[in-house]
Amino acid sequence: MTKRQAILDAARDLVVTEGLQQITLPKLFAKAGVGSGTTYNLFSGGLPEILNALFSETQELLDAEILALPFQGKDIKADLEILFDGFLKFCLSRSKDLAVLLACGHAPIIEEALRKRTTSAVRTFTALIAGGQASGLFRPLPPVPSYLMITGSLIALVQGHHDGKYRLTAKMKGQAMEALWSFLTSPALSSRSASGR
Amino acid sequence: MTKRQAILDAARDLVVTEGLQQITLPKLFAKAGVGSGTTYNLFSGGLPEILNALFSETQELLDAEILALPFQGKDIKADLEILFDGFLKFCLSRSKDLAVLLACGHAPIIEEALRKRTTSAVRTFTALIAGGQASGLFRPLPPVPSYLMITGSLIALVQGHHDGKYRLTAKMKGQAMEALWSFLTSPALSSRSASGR
Amino acid sequence: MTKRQAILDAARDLVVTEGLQQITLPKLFAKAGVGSGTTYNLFSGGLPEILNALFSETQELLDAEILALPFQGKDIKADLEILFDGFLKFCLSRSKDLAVLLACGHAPIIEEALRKRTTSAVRTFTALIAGGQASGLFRPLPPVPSYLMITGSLIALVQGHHDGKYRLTAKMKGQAMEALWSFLTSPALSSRSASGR
Amino acid sequence: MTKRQAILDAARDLVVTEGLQQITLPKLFAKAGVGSGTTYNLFSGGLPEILNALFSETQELLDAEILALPFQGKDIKADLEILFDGFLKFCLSRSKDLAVLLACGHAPIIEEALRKRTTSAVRTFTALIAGGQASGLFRPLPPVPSYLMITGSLIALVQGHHDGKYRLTAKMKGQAMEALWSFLTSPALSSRSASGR
DNA sequence: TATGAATGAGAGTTCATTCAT
DNA sequence: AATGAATGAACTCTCATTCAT
Repeated sequence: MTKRQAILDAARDLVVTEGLQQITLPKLFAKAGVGSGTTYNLFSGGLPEILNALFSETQELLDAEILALPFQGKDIKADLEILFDGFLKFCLSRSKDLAVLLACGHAPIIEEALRKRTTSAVRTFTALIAGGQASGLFRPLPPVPSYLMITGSLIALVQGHHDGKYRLTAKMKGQAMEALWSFLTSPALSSRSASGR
Repeated sequence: MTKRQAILDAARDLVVTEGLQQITLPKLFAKAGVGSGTTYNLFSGGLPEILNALFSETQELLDAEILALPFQGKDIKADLEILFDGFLKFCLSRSKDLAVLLACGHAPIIEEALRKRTTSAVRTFTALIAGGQASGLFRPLPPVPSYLMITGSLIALVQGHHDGKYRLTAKMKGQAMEALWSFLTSPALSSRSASGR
Repeated sequence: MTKRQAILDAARDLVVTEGLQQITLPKLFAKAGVGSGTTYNLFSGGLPEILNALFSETQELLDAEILALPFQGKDIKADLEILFDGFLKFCLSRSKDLAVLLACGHAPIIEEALRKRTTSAVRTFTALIAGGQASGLFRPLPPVPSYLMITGSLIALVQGHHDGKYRLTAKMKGQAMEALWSFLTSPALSSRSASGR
Repeated sequence: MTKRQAILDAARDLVVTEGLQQITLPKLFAKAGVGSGTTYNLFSGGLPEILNALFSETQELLDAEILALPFQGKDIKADLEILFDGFLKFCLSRSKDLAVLLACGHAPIIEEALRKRTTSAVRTFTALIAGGQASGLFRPLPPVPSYLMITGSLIALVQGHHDGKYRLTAKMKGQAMEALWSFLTSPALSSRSASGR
């Protein structure tokens, strides 16, 4: 493993175990097994650069996972379920990475451009929603708030699971998916869709 | 204004403007117009105690606002709309307080017992949801994940607004409310309710 | 008890329990049950003035005890034994006061004039020794080093007792007195005196 | 010279010039010509660790000097004179080190185990005294109080000199040695020994 | 007279950062 | 490329001291 990766891994662990606030370079050096000088050779910007690199890398990880999902492009509901499922899978299997995304997502130490950039994952989400609206299937709540509310609720769902408030079972996941589908679809069609299944 | 309040106000401002990470006592003294020693007379635990007090105070503010809402206790949908509306009003009108709740809600500097305590606001939310399920009106997604997803999506909605991604209009609010209602209600009834309006 | 005395008593206790270095005014206020303002009303010079007053008071205590001893003025040996005995009694019965004298005796916080002043106790000691030398009974080691060595050894004797290195019994005291008598008397006479008993 | 030694030297100077109480790290940094961080790299325990190290080092210095004395092992009086002489020489030539030993010997900042440990110097002293008693030459005052009284008086002798109360001449030294010899020897033998010279 | 809230100077300590090795 | 000893700025915290009550 490269020193660079050792540093990023240590940073990720520290974000998870100690929180963004408590990270200091000495802790990082110790955890990464790397000298302080080396760190500055690799990340001349110090801690901010390290955390930005970590955040960016993690964003890309999520992006890659969302892009790799086997969307069909025909049935919106099926595609949405694939997306929700993929997103949940990422959140559940890569809890450290999720913690990084959440901790850094509103932290001033991360450059705003990075925090607010429109990733492929975001595009995928909003495109699907926009598609649903274009076909008249979805209620006309604009795509961006729609996307934010959906992901906000999914993340909250996972956090409750991670916080030990409940176990996120397959059944609960199914119910949540259905609820979100109802959230998205326009009322009239929603009943049709429900009856049509 | 008491010194104590001046310190908490300054802390709130700093959480908003600089973020939890960047708060230091010197900044706090300067902003509060208070000597360093005074801070320790009032908050012997230093910064952690100040932030815990701020968080607790803010929790209670939200609590009071939710408790003061004019629930009817008859029509669940009406009560939920009162609740959603009250929650959104708090989030929008007291954006600093919301920022405090969000920033501190997952920060290790805040005692876990405080962060995870079940406030009246939480109880109100979950009681309403549980009531809807008991009457068979709501889908059987358990109250806790249900509550978390709802509030997660509402907060995300407000954050999008604060981040300047869109303007949260009354119309958008109405649409979001409808969507969340659909999220909650069981599919068959949902269509009935919708048609009944 | 007056506030002034409460402060001095607390200071004495702190010298004993914490050592001169660790005394701070907050500790003193707490132990004396006195407000900080009161302390400055009584001792405008702060801690130094308090400690100087304590040291001076303690010196005077020893002085009074030494002055009150029932010297006969005839038999030097008898008088010396009274003196040694009185000094040891003071050291043993008033261990806190002894601790104060020892701790402050070389501390720069005590004014040099006070630390080095010639007290009645000193005068009594040196006068006795000078008398012994004048009569040819004592060896010609000058009175001041003689006095310092004698008291140095007596204090060391008591400290060993207080430190738990041994129990200072009456017998040990008698042996030490005899040894110090031999220390003082000129060799030839010493043997005579010993045989003359 | 190493940074570590520079710090210890500065600490020694400060003990002498300002007294144990007045030492602060800023003074130490300035005098040692060392950055504040360096101090904590070398002595992570801060001032207490520095002073403990200084005290320990100084104890060892005295120990080494006492151990190096050319004892014959035959004539107790000769050996004692070598010891007294060596001890006085140390006290006089290394007055800073003596000041450190005296200042730290009863200071709570120094770990008790260190202050009270039985050094080679102590063992040498008590062994000589015990030897004298075993041969019946010395009076039966136990070795520990005997040792404490002897060293107590020697230190007092030197302190009087350092305090400017008198000049410790060779003659005075000789007289003090004789007096201490009388202090130690049992009365009958003392006269013999004295006449036998 | 007695108080203790308020103060800011200054102590101890940690940190990000540099640079000779 | 990798290191960690050295640094001093900046932080947390405590203290002596004041002064309105």
